[in-house]
Amino acid sequence: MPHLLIVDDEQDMIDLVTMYMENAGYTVSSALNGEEAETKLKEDRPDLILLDLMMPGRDGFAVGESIRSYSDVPIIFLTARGEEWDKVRAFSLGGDDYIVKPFSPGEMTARIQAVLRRFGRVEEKKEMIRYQTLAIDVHSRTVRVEGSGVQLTMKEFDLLVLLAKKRGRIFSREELLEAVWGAEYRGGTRTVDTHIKTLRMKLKNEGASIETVWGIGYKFVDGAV
Amino acid sequence: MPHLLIVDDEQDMIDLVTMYMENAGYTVSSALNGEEAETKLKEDRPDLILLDLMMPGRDGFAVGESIRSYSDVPIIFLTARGEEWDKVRAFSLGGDDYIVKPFSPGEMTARIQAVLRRFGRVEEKKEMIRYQTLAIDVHSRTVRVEGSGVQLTMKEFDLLVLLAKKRGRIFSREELLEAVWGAEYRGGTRTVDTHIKTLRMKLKNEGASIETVWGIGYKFVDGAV
DNA sequence: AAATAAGTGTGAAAATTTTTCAAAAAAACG
DNA sequence: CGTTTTTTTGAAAAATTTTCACACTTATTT
Repeated sequence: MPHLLIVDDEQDMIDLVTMYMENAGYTVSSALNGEEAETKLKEDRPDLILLDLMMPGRDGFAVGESIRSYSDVPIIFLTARGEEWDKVRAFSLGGDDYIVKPFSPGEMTARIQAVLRRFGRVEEKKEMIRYQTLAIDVHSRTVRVEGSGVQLTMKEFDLLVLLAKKRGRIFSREELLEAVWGAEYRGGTRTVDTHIKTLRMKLKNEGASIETVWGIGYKFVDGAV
Repeated sequence: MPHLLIVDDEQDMIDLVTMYMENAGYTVSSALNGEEAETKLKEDRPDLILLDLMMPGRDGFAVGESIRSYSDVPIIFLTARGEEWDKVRAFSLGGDDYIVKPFSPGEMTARIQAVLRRFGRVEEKKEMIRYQTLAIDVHSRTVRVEGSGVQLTMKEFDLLVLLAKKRGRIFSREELLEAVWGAEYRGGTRTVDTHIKTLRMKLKNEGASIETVWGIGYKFVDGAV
């Protein structure tokens, strides 16, 4: 899970952003000024820095320049509209980013994720598969449809993930059996049908996303809807 | 190959963008207003939506919000400079994008590619066969005519692919039977005729592309003629 | 040019195949 | 053991494929 360092001279802002970010699943350090920021950078080795531009003493831009001289940790500047716009923009060309206050939690996490991805620092914290109201968390093996959790058995879950991961691809029953049940399975292919049936039923409206390809097998519908 | 949905109240703009995009190798549906857009979204399952911001009735932003409530299809807003800038920006944080009119074909295709890549919609090696408004995805076994999906049975699909892959080549009924039905088929050749009939019907206007070669068999018209 | 023969289009029904569904049996798990 | 999950099974339902009869078109022969 990525770790963030928040640098701002206002404790209130730090608290707010910390709350936002911990809620989004990040761990957070903070610093009230440039010196403390550089110390924490060395100690906590954050994956990304959120750096306020307007600070007494060395301003955010100076701190950023200093950090850049020895570290390539990505920086997102927090700035009020109209503040030192050009300098931030110039800096951001290096691959960093900036967020204009006031900002929403959603905006902030989106920007952070984008920057982390760009910097290759995000070791996919969650492997999620989404389609309409269907959300599959591959690692925790949980599924939600229309916001509410759905209880799937192991075979059902594996089947769903296999199909949903490769939308549009058609799987024959034999392929599904080999992938989910294993090569040494020796039973009828009708077993697949039964599991598809229960899956469709449990997925309620989204069950229609699993389509029968007549004479061939099954597929999870392609397309963005 | 990705499929696009263009939403704009001006037919001229739709025609222009359609020409651009078909030239770039995309297939295109269009809608003149929000309602039509959402219908087409469900029917044609585009990979990306190009959505004009300035429309009478529900404006593009409202349409986008509505779509976002149930679909995560990427949206690119088309906007004139100065129009509702902030709203578009806010929306774009979700991973969508916007293009400011007037735009060049190059800019538009670049943006589309970027968004599709970001959304992981840039498919791996899709084998597509195209002819006029007919688009065949060989692997997912889906067919579109004039932008809307067409449901084919297995034999119909195999027949179509065989013919369309070798445009201009004439296949006898015996050849078609052997290739699609298999060598061990023992039935009348009139079966082919029946399937050709349903194919032509399902392909609507493009059905005329399958021509009868009197006394010999069938062929898919050659584009060069 | 008319008559004839052969080939093709079409709609409906029959035959066939495949899938779905529900319920029971078997297996796995604690 | 009792419970949950998985598999098997057979009949119903759905979809596809094939056949067939007749109308129509094209080519050939008279």
